[in-house]
Amino acid sequence: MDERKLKGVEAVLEEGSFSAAAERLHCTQSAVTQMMNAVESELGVRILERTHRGVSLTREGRELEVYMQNALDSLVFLREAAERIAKRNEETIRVGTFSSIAFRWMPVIIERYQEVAPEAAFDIVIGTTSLKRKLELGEIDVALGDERIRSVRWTRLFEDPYYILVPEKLIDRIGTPEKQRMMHEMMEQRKAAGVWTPVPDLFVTKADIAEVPFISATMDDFAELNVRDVSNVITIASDEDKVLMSMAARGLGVCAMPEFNLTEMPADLIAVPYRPEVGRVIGISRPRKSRRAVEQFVTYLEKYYREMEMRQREESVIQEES
Amino acid sequence: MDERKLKGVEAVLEEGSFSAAAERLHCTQSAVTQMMNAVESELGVRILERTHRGVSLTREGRELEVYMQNALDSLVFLREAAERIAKRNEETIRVGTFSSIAFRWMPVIIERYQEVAPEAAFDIVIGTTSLKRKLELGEIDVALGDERIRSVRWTRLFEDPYYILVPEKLIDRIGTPEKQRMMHEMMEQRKAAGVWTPVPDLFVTKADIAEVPFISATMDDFAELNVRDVSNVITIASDEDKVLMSMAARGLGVCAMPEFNLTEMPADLIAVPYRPEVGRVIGISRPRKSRRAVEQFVTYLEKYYREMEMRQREESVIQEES
DNA sequence: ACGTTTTACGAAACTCGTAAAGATA
DNA sequence: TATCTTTACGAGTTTCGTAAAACGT
Repeated sequence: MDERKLKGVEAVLEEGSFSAAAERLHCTQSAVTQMMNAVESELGVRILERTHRGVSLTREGRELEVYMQNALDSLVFLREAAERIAKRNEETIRVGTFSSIAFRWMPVIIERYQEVAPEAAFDIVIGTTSLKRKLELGEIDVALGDERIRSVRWTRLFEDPYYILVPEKLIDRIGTPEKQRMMHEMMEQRKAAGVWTPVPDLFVTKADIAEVPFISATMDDFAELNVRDVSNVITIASDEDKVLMSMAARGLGVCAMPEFNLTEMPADLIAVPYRPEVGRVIGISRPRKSRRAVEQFVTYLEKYYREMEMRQREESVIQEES
Repeated sequence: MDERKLKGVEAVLEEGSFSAAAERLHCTQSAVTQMMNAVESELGVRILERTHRGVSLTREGRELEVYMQNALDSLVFLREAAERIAKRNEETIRVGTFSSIAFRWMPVIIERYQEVAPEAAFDIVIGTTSLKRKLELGEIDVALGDERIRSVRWTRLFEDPYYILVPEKLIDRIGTPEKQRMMHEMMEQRKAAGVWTPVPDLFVTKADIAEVPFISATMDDFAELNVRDVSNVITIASDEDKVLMSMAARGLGVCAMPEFNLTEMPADLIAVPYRPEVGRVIGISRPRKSRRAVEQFVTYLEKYYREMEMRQREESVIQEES
């Protein structure tokens, strides 16, 4: 006995005839006859009294009516609950990303995206190198991070330039006296205003920081590519950049950090751009084929960052002109 | 979603594996796999987490578990209720019979039969000539009455001899003075003792009652066959023999009544055997094929009345010998 | 290698539409 | 006759068993 048959009985009783029920059920009247015969055969009881002027319940049918109604209701409840869950799953985007992105970026992204797609829900999975495998196993819908997690389909979002984080104690051991002056000035400003404003023409190079210890996290691709040959490297077994920052703030050394991660930089550190400019590329990896909700989310992010980059370019043009 | 599938899910969860569930469900493990796939496909949600060491519910499965349990329960309730009703119907014997038999005989029969088959239930349908049609339409299982309702299969039970019911007022206009004396004597006894005991050698013939009015019901086969040519017939449009008896008791005439119907005869009437002996044959009509319960009932009645007739025959032999 | 699940495939059963037949006012 | 239900039949679908393959320890 399934929902279809019970709905059939319900339709027959409410319409009062097989032909009217057939119309309601969008099938032939013959199918209704056969369905009702099947129901009675399955129950082993004749429940319908067929007359020329309509169909009514037999005594046995009346006795079973409440049981049939209950069964129909519970089957509908089950189906509707499953539909809700399926819809929810359909609209839940499982995002795999680094912990820093998860904490600093995802809340903003989700808040913004809710305005566009209010029904969207997110599952955030934290990971580093495991994300690529999870993506391929279908455990997450998209991976959000740098090129290390690049997989089948890659959508570039923006480039995140690296900065060197310098504690006050080490300023005088970095770069030229002119640079040291500008860094001290920047540090004064930071301590006074709490904010951190970039200074034009201030940057550091590999040579500038060669004399101070470099604090590097394991799996840090900036260190891999840019300072692997410096002598004085302190390697910290942590992916958590706050750990690196507090190490640097204590004056143990300098560290590199993408601009993106600077929002919670301690007040006793300044961030100086690194030259030649190098940045990690932030983008989205996803399988060749994704659900509608996932595609929509990726498209939104792509558009959002394209527009942001254009705004920044316009601003820099204006700055250069002034 | 039907009971089979929900039972399958239940078995899988309780056994913790597809193969163990297959064993419990008496089917192949392949069938279980396919059934579970069908369930998940129908729900649109993956509810089972299959691992090498067993099967468990996914988060979605846990959310749906209570709905599935409810649906399964309500389907089981429906099926069991239907089974109870089917069994009850299977053991309900629909007996069609005359009102007099229904009131006088059926209660005794049912009471006796319950001792043999306690599960037996009866539906009594009152009718006269309509019983034959009802039997042929399957509305009743057996018809119990005289030969007028004889149909496909007829089982004779016993012969019910006719008596002539005589009120005190008319005794002196019936038969010979000797018979009149015996009738007066019988009437005294009846008035005194309340009971009515037969008197040997007392009977009446057609000629004996020719001088008094004969009260006949419509459809009365005794009247049809035996006194249709007497001049003074009062026809009463009633099948209810109590009506006839009270008419006779008031002295309007005599009437004929099968012995079987005499149990509630008014105290101011006596019943005198009619000669030549004539009686209606009481038996059972039923279709060529009946349910087990019906056959059992008919067999019981047949046996019961065969034994009763044998007892009566033995008694009459003893009486003759004494 | 072993135990478990999945897949391919074919036979049997089920479902339903078409069309004809039955039944009833 | 007109309307409603039942029945016969055939095409499409579902179900399930056999057997082989895939998968994880």
